[in-house]
Amino acid sequence: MADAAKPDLAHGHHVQGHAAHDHQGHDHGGARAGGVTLTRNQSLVLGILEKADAPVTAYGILDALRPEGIRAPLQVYRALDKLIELGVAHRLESINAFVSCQHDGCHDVAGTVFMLCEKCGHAEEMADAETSAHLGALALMARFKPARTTIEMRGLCAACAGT
Amino acid sequence: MADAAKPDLAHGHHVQGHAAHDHQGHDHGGARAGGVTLTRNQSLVLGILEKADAPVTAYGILDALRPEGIRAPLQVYRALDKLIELGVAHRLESINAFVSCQHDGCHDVAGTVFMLCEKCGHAEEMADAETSAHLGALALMARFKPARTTIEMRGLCAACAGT
DNA sequence: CCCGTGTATGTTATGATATTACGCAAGTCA
DNA sequence: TGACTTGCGTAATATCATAACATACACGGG
Ligand SMILES: [Zn+2]
Ligand SMILES: [Zn+2]
Ligand SMILES: [Zn+2]
Ligand SMILES: [Zn+2]
Repeated sequence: MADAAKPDLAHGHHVQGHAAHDHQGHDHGGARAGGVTLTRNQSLVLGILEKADAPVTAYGILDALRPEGIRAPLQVYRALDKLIELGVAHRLESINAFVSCQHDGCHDVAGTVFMLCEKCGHAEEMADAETSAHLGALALMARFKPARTTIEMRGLCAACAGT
Repeated sequence: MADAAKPDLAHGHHVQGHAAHDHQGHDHGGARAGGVTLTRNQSLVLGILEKADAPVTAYGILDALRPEGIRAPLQVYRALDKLIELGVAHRLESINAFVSCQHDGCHDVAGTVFMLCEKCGHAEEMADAETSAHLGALALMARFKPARTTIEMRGLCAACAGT
């Protein structure tokens, strides 16, 4: 109880939802506005990612959300799966961590390039249509049908490289 | 004893070794020929990767090498680290697995693209200088100094897509 | 020859990341 | 109503990776 009117944390997240299946279970009263309204868990997880200034691991998210009642890894992983499917979060394969999308929701995920600083932990997300096109051509030549593409560069960011 | 002349397993792996530090500990009698001669563990691990037709996990390697006396994950991970450093093996970040290099040892690792079939498990390695150049330009614009670059596409290979 | 240094090894224990299996609750729709 | 879908909660387990410590061998200088 005390769920319909609880102004302290206001999980009012909603996204544009290119995968708009519409019905998505009980929504705990979030304000739906054209896009998909996130559930409480999804909104909590996205909130952590958005206010972090670096990628966060699933267990990092879990620890951050224990005060909110999140207790098991699965609750985090399930929310992450959904957020990634919606394009509002990304998984960084090379460091087993997650970030919120820095753009307006990545729908063409194939051209998303991440630059991960190994010193300060900063993750910069960029879209590069040309790289995307080249990889697409490469796949076409190999008759490969790509579903998900990961491009991650690890090194030093501008600040840490001192340039 | 019986170390200098032991023809039964003949771990005669040797690579071109762009990181030629020369002296690299006791080599169990491998035939060094200009490049770096691998140690027994390194040679065993590389052997598993080379004869596999798909990426292998570290624990898969471990299981495969138990008959040869390998017992602990660390023995495998250490060998893998060295093989990757030498450019004769690669780590596939998105599936936590390893493959032997399909080229003649990747020295410019930045342009290596992997196409991973999610149905049959096949991993195809390609070098794409153009993609590499684009990513390099992108990094330059962002003043980012890349150390390692991962490019992995997951989807369906030509055979599995039925094209 | 002895010894310091670098590299590889072997073993145990632990940490970090991710999934399976089960049951339940709530909304949608015929 | 009843089948179906989606999400939630919990416990247990699976999978992936590293820390810490001790030992062994090659090399080269003193
Ligand atoms: Zn994005
Ligand atoms: Zn940095
Ligand atoms: Zn290669
Ligand atoms: Zn296939």
